[in-house]
Amino acid sequence: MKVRDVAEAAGCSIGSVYNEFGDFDGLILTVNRETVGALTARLKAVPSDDPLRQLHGLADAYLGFATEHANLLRSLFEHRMEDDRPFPEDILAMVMDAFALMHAPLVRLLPDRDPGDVALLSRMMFSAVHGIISLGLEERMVAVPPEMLRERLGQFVDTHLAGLGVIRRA
Amino acid sequence: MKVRDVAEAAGCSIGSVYNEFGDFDGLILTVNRETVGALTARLKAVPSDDPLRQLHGLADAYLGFATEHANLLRSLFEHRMEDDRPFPEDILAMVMDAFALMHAPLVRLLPDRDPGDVALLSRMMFSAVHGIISLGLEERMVAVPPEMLRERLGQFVDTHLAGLGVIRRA
DNA sequence: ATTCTTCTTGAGCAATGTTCATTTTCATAC
DNA sequence: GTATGAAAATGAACATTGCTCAAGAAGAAT
Repeated sequence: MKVRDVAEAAGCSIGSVYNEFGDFDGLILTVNRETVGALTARLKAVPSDDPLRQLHGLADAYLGFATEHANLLRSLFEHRMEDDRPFPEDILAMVMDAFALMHAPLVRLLPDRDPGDVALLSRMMFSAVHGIISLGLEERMVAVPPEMLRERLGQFVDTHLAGLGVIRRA
Repeated sequence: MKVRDVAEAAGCSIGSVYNEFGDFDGLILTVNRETVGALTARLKAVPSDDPLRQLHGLADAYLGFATEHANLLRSLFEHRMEDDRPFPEDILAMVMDAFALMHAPLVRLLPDRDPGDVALLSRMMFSAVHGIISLGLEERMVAVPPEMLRERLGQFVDTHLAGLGVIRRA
């Protein structure tokens, strides 16, 4: 993404882009907000009646979104602000909202465990799934090939839930 | 990293940097080669007598390296080549060498499973650990806080191995 | 000493984020 | 309808940075 390209696409001058977004970071962050919104909408569409099916559905939805919008997700997770400016509060809040969708079913599956513990477990699980998907779609390094990603991701969730004692080993 | 800074640090001209490394990508890749080498050395230092302890040791070593050299690892995993040039074969081979260290103990722990299956399992596990660590050290988004990373990473490995039926649930 | 090869240099180019004085637009007042 | 002032839009110009290449320096061979 280049400021000049944005200006041309919008049919305005370079200066107007800066009036609207402040600087390049502002431009990126605007895109990232959009990305989190779209991702959240997609995750919210996953049925929440059965927590186990929901977890699988969420992982699958995340994979789908990552597949279709690899660049957007990379921007969201890899973009670094200039001058060590802090990451914007509002985007963080939006991400937490999306994350709550993944946290809830795990809470239902582990009702007896310490809530703080489950919070960390769900963060671990999200980070793990994110790593598997992002490396897998990268298609380089030691990753799971994309064509197997969907099936393997389901297995991974099952294996981990089995390790947590939520379900039996297949 | 800037070409001009490298030239100054090396006490030579800008042109000489280009003679030596070709272009900016070449510069980055040289650093990345160094990074993989250092990481491999560190992983090789993990005792391999007990596969279970080895897996924990490898995860811990990876965390240690990532903590001390966060920027180098980011460069290795996030750098994109210009013009969609292919990722260099030799670096890929180096990474595979490092990865073999993580693959071996899992093979020992799962002697009866299909080797191709175990290969994918170890790739999954590496990607998961990588995701947990890289997001965790990022300290933004939905990540595991760095101060808990070490302990939680150990738990994660145990949980996953339990799910695979290698060890019992704690 | 001469010639040829190889290496080194850094001025200059191109791309791109950024600024800001100037111009244009537009609402309000009379 | 004109004047006035605020607000917005503009794009020329600047700074940074990756990159090129003609010219020069250094070295090898005869």
